[in-house]
Amino acid sequence: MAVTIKDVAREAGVSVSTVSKVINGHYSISEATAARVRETMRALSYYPNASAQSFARGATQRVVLLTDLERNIAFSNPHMFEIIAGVEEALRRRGYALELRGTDKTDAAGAARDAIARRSADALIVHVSVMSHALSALLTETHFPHMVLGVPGFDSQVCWVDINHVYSGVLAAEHLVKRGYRRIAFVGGRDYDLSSTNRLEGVRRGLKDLNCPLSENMIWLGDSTLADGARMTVRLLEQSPRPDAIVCANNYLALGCVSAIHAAGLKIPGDIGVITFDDNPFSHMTDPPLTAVDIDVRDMGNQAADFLLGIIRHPNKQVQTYITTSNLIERESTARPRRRP
Amino acid sequence: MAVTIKDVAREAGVSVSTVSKVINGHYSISEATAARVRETMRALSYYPNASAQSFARGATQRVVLLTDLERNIAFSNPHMFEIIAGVEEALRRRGYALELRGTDKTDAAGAARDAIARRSADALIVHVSVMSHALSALLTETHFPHMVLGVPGFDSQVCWVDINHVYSGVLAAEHLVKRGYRRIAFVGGRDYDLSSTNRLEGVRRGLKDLNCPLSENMIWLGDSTLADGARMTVRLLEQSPRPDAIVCANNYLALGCVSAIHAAGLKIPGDIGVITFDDNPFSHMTDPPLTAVDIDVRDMGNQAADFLLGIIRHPNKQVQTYITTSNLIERESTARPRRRP
DNA sequence: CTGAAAGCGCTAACAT
DNA sequence: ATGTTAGCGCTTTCAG
Repeated sequence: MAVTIKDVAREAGVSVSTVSKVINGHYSISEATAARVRETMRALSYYPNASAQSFARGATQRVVLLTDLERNIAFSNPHMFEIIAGVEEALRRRGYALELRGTDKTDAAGAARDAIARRSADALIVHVSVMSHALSALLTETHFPHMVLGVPGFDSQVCWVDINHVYSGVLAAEHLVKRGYRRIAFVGGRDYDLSSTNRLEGVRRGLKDLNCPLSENMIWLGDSTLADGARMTVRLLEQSPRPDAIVCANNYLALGCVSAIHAAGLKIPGDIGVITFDDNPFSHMTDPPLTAVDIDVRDMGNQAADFLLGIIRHPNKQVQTYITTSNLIERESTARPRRRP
Repeated sequence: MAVTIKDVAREAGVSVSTVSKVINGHYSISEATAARVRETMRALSYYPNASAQSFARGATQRVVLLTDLERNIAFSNPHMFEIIAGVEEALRRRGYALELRGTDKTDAAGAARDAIARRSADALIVHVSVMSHALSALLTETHFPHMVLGVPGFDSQVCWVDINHVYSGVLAAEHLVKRGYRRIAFVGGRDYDLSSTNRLEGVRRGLKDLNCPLSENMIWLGDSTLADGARMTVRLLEQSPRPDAIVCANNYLALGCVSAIHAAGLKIPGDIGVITFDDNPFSHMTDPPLTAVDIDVRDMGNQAADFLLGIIRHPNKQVQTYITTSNLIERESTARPRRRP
């Protein structure tokens, strides 16, 4: 058998409760005995049994994260994993562990109910991709500590964190105008792609506030693929006057956009500026490297975890919240405005 | 307080051990009482306390996965997360949970020792990125059930699974030759990029076996970026005779390669064929879509988990193993061989 | 500041 | 086929 708290107690000549208090840093133990006990623990290579601690404490020091882990998800949505990595990082820093649990939208509520009822975690993190009315109801009714990653697409009382894509769009607009671009165009995803839609909304709003409104014929929406990005860019370049800058809703579109511009024999940023969102996966690999409004998703994960730990400690503080941490990474693709005619 | 096994026992008019046996599907319980107990559990909304079960059983039904979760890892290495998703999937199917724990190479051995000593998991999965001699020694000395994802870069007795990149290279070579390509070139990553190096080795071997050896001046290595992919392709196209097919070690290189071919005014696959590895993230988004030797990393995760569960059950069966599941996804980029002169 | 002792909820020998 | 019961290793009152 492994060495237990009893062995340590006997060896150190104290009671098990004293050892326990030393383990948990209880104030009432004198430094002298604490030191002796610690020494004994080291000498015996004692490590508290995690299951026994969870059981006795009635707390697991663990949070379960529910999300869609369907095939190819890591390639289609690396964002989500970067958030998860951020969550894990912040959790670990405070002594909590992260359990990853894949589910689909229909099973998520059941999985959550199970985790709550069985007390397999002290809190739940739910990715919007598996959020449902049933799950929302469960979380609010049980008052179980939770955090939803992304805003639920429906009315709900759950706690959530999200990225302010609209604000990111504003940042992009402001940057372009500041650099002297005036005839700005937008190449985006379909209207069900909320990040694209919100980014467009932000660009629109930002430009309007700077008295440089985005004209509707400068907006093209399509699939988020290289091919569609190129196709839409070709259309834009045919217009006259031609746009002097293009905002691409994501990296895929941006890549198609850049290649179409090159194919047309135009120079970036001399003839036309290009800006995109997310500094991944290849905004920095193109020629020239692209200016990007970066979304710090890792930070979003950190924040989500920190909020959650706060809720665990103060269960009444159920806050609904919204965070944003986009910031501009300026590169060559918007470095020089075209000279005005 | 929540409802416990005692409540169920009392309500169903049986002993707690009977309820326990029903929970665990013990054979000795008659179907009649089992049904009655199950009914009572449902009526009382009883769910066994997970911590208590872990504690009493002395098993957690959980495995800890140790890996590097540094910033931007999800973007730079989506592969790893796809494997993790595969691991989780297989684990969950057998009633096991996955705990994700980030660490760096120097801390990994400590984290592992901690998990083992505290019994916070029944097994350990370690990603090669954090593998060290110390960790290797720990795993072999403790005989703790484990599985390393990827082959350790040094001599070691640990269990590991990996992808057969060499075989993938052979597949690529065979496909190209079958399609009539003869002057085959390779565009790869630096020599420390093991997947690229192994793929090259496979291509070399495959071509040799088909009496169509890869000539050394047809091999270019560089950074795995669009820019370097394009640069190396330009060099290849300058050679005479020009290659009639190019094998790209990864998607980034392939994308640069494709754009360089287009820029040179050549047609794919008419003038030159292109094949790459991994069907992600954009081999299918290019024009034309690329033939790819796909590495089923999700499946690798599945296998790793299944092996591990086998080891948990039969701790003496410590097998070292190697798996491969690459298969060809044929698309337009290798559809038509250039006519021989 | 330290110790005694009562659980935490469940499992698994063992007895019947 | 079912019940009795002794733990599992730790935390946490409560006494002293």
